[in-house]
Amino acid sequence: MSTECGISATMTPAAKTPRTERGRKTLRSLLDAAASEFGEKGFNESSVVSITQRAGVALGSFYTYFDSKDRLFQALVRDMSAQVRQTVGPVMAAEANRLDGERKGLAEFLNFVRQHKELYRIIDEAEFVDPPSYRAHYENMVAGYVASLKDAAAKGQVRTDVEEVHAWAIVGMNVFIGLRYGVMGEDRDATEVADIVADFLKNGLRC
Amino acid sequence: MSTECGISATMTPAAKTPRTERGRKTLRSLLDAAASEFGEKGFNESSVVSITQRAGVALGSFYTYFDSKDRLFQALVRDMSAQVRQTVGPVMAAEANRLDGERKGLAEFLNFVRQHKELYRIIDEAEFVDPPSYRAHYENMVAGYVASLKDAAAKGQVRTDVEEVHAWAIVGMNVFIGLRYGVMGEDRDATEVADIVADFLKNGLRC
DNA sequence: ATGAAAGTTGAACCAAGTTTCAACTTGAAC
DNA sequence: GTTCAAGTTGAAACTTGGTTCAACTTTCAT
Repeated sequence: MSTECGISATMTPAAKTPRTERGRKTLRSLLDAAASEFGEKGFNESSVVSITQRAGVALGSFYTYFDSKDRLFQALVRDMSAQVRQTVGPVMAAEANRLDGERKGLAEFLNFVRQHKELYRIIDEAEFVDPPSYRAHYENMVAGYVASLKDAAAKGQVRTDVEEVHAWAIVGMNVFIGLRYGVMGEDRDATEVADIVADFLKNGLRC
Repeated sequence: MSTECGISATMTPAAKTPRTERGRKTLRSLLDAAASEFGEKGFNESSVVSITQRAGVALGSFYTYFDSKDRLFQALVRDMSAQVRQTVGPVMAAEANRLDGERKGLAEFLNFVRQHKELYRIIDEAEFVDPPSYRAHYENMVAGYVASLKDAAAKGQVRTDVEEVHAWAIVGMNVFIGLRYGVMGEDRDATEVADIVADFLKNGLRC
């Protein structure tokens, strides 16, 4: 799997690659403007005209880089999905203990979300605009969890019967914690929240 | 709080109440057709024309009952949100032990989702089409959890430090379990999944 | 029966926004 | 300093689909 950063690095380019520096700048402006616009208004309410205006670029230029509004959205989803993985992944992996990794990872994720409030709206809306990318986003995440949990189980750090069901549960947990304490409000300290969740994850509800 | 079943029972009617039996039938057809259409295609791709066709009703009749496509969607979200609560709530409440309630409730929820695949797309899209209803849907759910968890804590059934953070985590867990094992695929037995999750919820990841 | 209120109908109107295109710039290679 | 590919421009063509409306039908209380 390609884990490159840049704009393309995916099977179907979605965006036409620019050949010069000037072109690269324009494409970047377009993507940034799109992230804000889609994040604020959602897909329908966002217009190509408005996006090009934000980007300070002529309407026609848009079609130099994207075949359609849909394709732009697609490019954006893949971009953000990769960004999350690249930000949180390393932080988690740095811890020797899986449970510590979870705690540190969630704290990092919360901070990321707070700096990128548009993330949720864009990923969520992909369910309609680009279903394959939507599924892929979560399935990739879950696959990663299953692997690392099995690994931790082998090391005796967590229960031995962990499986896919647990992974989906944990991902759901993190997503909703991010929604509430990242997007909806920042009324709680990120590390404090991460501590509570990590403890809950370890010990469950039992008294 | 009004917990009536019917079509209205909410502050802003969203749908104009019909005065005759004939009218009630038409409104019902419209709502059912809309649920399928929105569930299959999402809000943008759905058209009022197509919905009225499914419902076997003339285009103009639509505007007898709804002021706009948005209002129809709003009515639908509230309708489905209430349906979930009325289906799962009683099942959970029937159990004496909170953890058993959780297990039974999740199983029931999974079955509901399997019979109403459109639920997720409609609720999720409310984030864009009708944000207040979206927030309300989850905040109501969480508020319910906080109350019943505190209650269970008082009875010594769960840890005493439960709070909002735990409630959001649990709701997220359930939502994602429903997404994967209700909507995406039915490749696992609903009760089996509910058992695994309930056990996880009780004991956490610890060995 | 009869008249008024409720409900139905679909062609036509209209706004919004996506996409196309042919003329125009830019900048770097030779 | 010429050339040419890459990039830019925005007016206009084109689509789509939500909403309106005035004529028509059904229902039901009196």
